[in-house]
Amino acid sequence: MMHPRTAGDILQSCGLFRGMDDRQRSVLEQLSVIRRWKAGEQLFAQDDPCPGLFVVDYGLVRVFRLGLQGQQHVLHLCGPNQTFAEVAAFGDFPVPASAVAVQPSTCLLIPSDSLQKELATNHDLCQQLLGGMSFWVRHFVQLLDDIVLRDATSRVARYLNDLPDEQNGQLRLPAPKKDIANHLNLTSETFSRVLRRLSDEEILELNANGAIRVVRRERLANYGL
Amino acid sequence: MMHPRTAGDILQSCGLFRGMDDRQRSVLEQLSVIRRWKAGEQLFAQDDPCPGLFVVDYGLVRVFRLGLQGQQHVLHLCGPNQTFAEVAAFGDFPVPASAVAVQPSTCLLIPSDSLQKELATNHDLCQQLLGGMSFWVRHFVQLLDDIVLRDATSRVARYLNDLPDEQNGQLRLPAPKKDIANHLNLTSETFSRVLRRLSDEEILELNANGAIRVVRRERLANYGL
DNA sequence: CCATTGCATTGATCTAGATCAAGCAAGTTT
DNA sequence: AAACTTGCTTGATCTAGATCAATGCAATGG
Repeated sequence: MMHPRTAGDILQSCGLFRGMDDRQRSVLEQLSVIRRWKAGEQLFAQDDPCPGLFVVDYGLVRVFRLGLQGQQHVLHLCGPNQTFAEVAAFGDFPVPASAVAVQPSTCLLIPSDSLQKELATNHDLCQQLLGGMSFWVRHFVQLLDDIVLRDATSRVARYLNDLPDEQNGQLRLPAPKKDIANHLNLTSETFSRVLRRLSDEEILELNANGAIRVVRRERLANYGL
Repeated sequence: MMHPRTAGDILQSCGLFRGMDDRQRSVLEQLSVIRRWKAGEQLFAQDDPCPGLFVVDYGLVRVFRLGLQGQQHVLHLCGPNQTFAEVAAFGDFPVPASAVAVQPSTCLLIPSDSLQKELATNHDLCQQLLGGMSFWVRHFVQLLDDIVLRDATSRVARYLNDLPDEQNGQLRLPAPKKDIANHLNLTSETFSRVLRRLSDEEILELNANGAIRVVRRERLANYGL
């Protein structure tokens, strides 16, 4: 797996920094470093001081909370061009979650102190990050009421429906099923059964190798109302 | 109920604006208006354009999401000096929740457009709001893993433990039990039973008129580990 | 190459908490 | 004051989804 992208490329393709002009971005580029992790490696642990703002170049990172008896809850599965840990990075408090690479991954990292120093004077950056924050608030409100107000099937239906489809309804799950299940607050057993049910109802088609095709998009969309 | 507080007083006692200097605050003061609602009145409905940033002067506001079949989930119960709707206000998108006054309430309101205009040039304000955002992200992460990783009793224990006590363990629930129960994703029946159980275990004392006293603070704290 | 380890599927059972159903105590309305 | 309403409690029952258990199937590695 090559890494054809420069720090500038990565920043540009990331929603959080898209709006900034080239000069602004090059400032951030100076501050940033590229880092790599093997599958299973930990990027940081819950309550660590925050290393900085991460942008995924390629790979997949699982961000999760630890419960009282060591259970996990996956807050977010971060793929290419997504950011995480920005809240703790500029707020200068410990990261509220742990992060582990699910696949071999490369991230661009803007260290907390650099970011904060820049933030103190850079109004544009400040406004950009404000937008980034609002994304996370919305993400969590969404996740929260998915879990609180919907049943298992409807949650899965919504999740699948929001997934970008490759071509004529072909879906690629961005992460192992167990992680997706956990993200939706389901066991992998229940997730499996729900997929099966949706397949029985001929809304999905479960193919070999685990590929999924959406056969009846509108019924899927209605399930998630 | 008199209203002895000026807009300036309200802003000053609100965590979100505490850090600003007087001159900064007076700018916001100019932009703001005071509004009143009777018990049961609606401040705004989910998906309305956002009226602005609200700061509660006195009273209590229930902020909630509506589910598919009309169920509600209480995202937040806002008492004096708390803010809400700021995310949508500066981001200029529809409010993601509804708000209804539980008690007769007064709020200071900074209209969305004024706030945005100010935000475009006012770096201090921008940084303050960034901090405010991070509060909400943390609030929801907290709420989320309470609901996902803890059982009913542990959730209630934590909630009670985080409540400020008036004197020697005397607690005042800030809202009707049914609303608190719903906030914690419980039915009021279950909430009632949990309180009863904590009382049987002599961690709490349930007195007449619904007053609660914490008898064994450390056991309560441990319940929420 | 076979052993190991982790993911996924399916079935059988269990349980926390929801739902359904009464009853009670304040308040409000008439 | 009688008739309603609304909140809270308590008991009896039900159920969605968890847990436990068995099996198959890759992928990894010595």
